[in-house]
Amino acid sequence: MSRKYWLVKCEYDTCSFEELSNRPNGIGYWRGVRNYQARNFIRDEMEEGDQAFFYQSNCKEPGVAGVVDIVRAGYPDPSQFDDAHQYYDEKSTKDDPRWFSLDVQWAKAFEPYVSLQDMKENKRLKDMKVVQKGQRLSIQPVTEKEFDIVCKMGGL
DNA sequence: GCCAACGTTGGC
DNA sequence: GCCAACGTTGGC
Repeated sequence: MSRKYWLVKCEYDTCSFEELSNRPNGIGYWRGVRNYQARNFIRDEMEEGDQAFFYQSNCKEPGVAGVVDIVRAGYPDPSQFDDAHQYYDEKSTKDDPRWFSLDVQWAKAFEPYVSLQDMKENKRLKDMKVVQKGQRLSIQPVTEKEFDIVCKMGGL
């Protein structure tokens, strides 16, 4: 079992990388992923010990701010059972949960920040999912090679 | 704020 | 099971 690599997206306004670093132990919880492809990655493939890029979307300069460790993955997303929650799913049951969550821990910040534009301009990253047009998936697998390249761009 | 790309829903 | 309509994502 070798370590896997991911890219996890978050809207900048909801959870910036800086905000994550200020939390107790730098731990953040992913809730509300309601896409089946992303769900399958979280439930079936993501494991404790994997690493991920923390990608910020919906902001002036979208891109990767740094690296997080996956500290827990593939457990049922609590928000689906809470009928007061915006992510409540009435069709999901505790015996057969439909949606899953992951927890991440702040690991290392990039310096410099690696913007989407930077990644698009790097020919060696042309097959990376996040640079493809129309790619909206919030949880994406990243190859080891892509992980190394982007880490170098981010000064690690 | 616009709009292209994509996923989901639901009628048939 | 097709596909049009609709909703959402997310870069620009």
